[in-house]
Amino acid sequence: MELETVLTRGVAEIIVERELREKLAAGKPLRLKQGFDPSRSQLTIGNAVGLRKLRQFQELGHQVVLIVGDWTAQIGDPSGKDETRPRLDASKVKENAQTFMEQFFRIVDRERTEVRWQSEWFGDFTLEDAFNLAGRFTLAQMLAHETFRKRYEAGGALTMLELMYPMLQAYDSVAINADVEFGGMDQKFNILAGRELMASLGMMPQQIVLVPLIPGTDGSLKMGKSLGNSIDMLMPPAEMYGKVMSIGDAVMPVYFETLTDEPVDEVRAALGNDGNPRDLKMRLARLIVSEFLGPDAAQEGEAAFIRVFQQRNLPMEMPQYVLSRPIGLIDLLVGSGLASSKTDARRQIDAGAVRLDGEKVATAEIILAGAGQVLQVGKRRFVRLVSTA
RNA sequence: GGGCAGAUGCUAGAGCGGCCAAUUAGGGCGGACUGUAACUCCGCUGGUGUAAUGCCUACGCAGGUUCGAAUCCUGCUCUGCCCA
Repeated sequence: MELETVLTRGVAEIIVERELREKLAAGKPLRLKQGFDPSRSQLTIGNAVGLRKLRQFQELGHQVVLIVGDWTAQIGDPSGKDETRPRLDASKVKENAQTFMEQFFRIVDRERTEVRWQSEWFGDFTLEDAFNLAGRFTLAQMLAHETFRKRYEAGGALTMLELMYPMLQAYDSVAINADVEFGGMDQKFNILAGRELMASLGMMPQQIVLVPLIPGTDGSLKMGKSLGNSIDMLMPPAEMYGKVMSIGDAVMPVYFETLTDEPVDEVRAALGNDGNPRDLKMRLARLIVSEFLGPDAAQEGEAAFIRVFQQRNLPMEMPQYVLSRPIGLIDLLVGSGLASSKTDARRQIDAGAVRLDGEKVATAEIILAGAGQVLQVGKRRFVRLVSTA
């Protein structure tokens, strides 16, 4: 991909663009910093926007330095609504990091990535070191951060610890001597803190590449795991395909721009034509599933989608639930996970959401023995009943 | 250290002795419509169940007053504001 495209497509903001261009023009491989918080390990395709950008820079010959934020994870990123979290134990952090990297390296080139843990430098940080760090920031600087300021002005709790978050993240850049830090727009403040700290220490301040936050499946501004509107990077093909199909038409261009290499002009033109936006969305779904799960998965996902939602047939594959003896419908719904409680199961039945072999169930008073019947809640949750006998 | 205010369900936020499992909005789930889109409309949204104006649990925590408390009192914890 051309440098010009790399610097513009799917990029929200570059700070400072002129300086970054100069660094790139110098021809030396740059150290591209990307941090992650091991308190979460499931990545969404929203996270992938930044990862794809990293890969594009790698293709231009640069080196990624991945920071495992095992110290900042204990604070919780104030950019979201997160509150201070309990310390994660070391084994959990390790496990999360492993899961994270498994996904990370689906996109980013492992050969051009160096993995560093914060504990390498914070592990033997002294109080004096902490003073030296904290002394380089002012309260006014911290209150410039919108989430800090809003909480402060609204009279909410804001601990000194939370103010440490940007400082630690900033120090990471010093520790690894970063040339460029990557992140989503919500990371702007934290990453800028890195620039300020580096300058304050007489280092060349890092450049910043910010990628846009893509909207969630509900059309809201931000896709987030905790917002329940995310498409996860690791997901069964049919589910991922279906999730992409459920996004609003209006957000399609953003998805095309940030998650595919399709010419954006062409996409916009196609949207403007009379053609069915659904077909364009199917193309998007194919590309996205293919990117994360491979071309075969994309085919599989599309086939399942057509079968279940366009032809209204049963899915080819569905979870099985084994019945060892006849069981009442209510218990079955709960046992198979289709309902969260017996009360919930009754509600679903009352709402007309429960179907057995396609027939709407009108009463809870049914005993099932399970000979290949299909139980369904809503449009998309199916379970095939199987008996042991 | 002193004074004042506050802590309610996923979130925001009403309620201020019985009519409260708790108004409303958002979110979530479901239904109708559809392109599993958006918009719109409707229902549900603690658990259990001899299904009944039943029982249990819940309004920061622990006690108390009362026939009866999310609502009143006391102590504690946490948070904010003001004074030092």
